[in-house]
Amino acid sequence: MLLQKAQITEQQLKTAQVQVDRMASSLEKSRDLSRLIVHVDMDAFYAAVEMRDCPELKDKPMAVGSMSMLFYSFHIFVRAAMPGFIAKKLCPNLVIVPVNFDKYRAVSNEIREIFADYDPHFQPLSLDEAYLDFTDHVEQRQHWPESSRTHQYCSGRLATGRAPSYKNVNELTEEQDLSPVLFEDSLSSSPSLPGSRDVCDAGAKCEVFGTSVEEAVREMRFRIEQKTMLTASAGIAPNMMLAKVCSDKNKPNGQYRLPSTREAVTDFIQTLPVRKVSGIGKVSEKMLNALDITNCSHLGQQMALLSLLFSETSWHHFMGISLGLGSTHIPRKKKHETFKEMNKTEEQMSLCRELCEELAADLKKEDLKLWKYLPER
DNA sequence: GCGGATCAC
DNA sequence: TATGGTGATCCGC
Repeated sequence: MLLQKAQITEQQLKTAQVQVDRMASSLEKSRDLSRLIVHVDMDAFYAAVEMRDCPELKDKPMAVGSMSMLFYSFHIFVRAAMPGFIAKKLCPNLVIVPVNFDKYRAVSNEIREIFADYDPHFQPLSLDEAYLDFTDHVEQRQHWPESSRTHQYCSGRLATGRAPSYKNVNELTEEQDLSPVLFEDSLSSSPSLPGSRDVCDAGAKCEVFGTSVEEAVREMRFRIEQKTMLTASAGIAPNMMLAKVCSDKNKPNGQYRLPSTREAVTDFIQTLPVRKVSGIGKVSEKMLNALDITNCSHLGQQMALLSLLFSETSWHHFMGISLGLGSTHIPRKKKHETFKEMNKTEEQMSLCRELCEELAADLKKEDLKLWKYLPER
């Protein structure tokens, strides 16, 4: 690529620059700042779940995974995607907790129920993160009475139940009795806001949330923490690309809002390292670094060059990033995904498929794959 | 259309 | 002892 670069003439660069500028201004016209996109991400999900269910782990260096592969770790020398046996050499005291996907899935279903209250069409990316469109919720929320924005501290959880032991962590429905203070400021996010009340509903402690997006997102994170005893971080921005970057900004247990103005977006992009953008991985980063591009302002400055060196889809992608553009509407879930979220088991789903295939055969329309549409019927 | 590379979790 | 499993997209052939 550097050889190719050396052969590019001034003239080529100039004509490329004209094309790039024309494209940039046409993209600029299509910029949509009207949406409120939120990216939510649970903090160190697997490790946090295991620590919640086994508080003795809290004081020990721990990781989740196996001797072959670690998924999450809090340890300073030990990182996710590191083989466990190497981690053990670096940190002999490391406790490696085996993964328990069924449990993470169960917790995931709990948080998704909350997501659905803010955006029924939210898009899960994995068990612990999702994109939500808060635009409609925030608009409706303006007319909501305070009572609809009031949520209780789930103190009952702390008072009842018995101490979990390491052996019963598989019993998902069991009440836990220990508070999971995984992060210093975990439970002190906002003890008494102006207007918040100490009591409601038979003396239970409550918190009242405002009508802004920030307050709505804070409320959602509060509800997640009360329901699961786990914390989440969130990013609020006018599109998905930016929201994802923002959710990382105040992690753990925090949120960051990028205001919906062109100026705020372009300022934000200037100092953003290219590697932070979803879709730019190890290899792309290296290639860009070789062209002296490390952050997104360089990306914009070198766009003419990039348009000559990379494929069309690649440099169009870079172009979008350098202007702070991204998807402003979250793709609707496919019908069969909605069905899965209704907690249907695989057996139930395959039974439905069979039934549909029979039906389709009857109709002589086998190729329609009707099972996809079954949830509605 | 398919396999390899890249990327994400 | 030992370095994952899966799905998506893009690209070149």
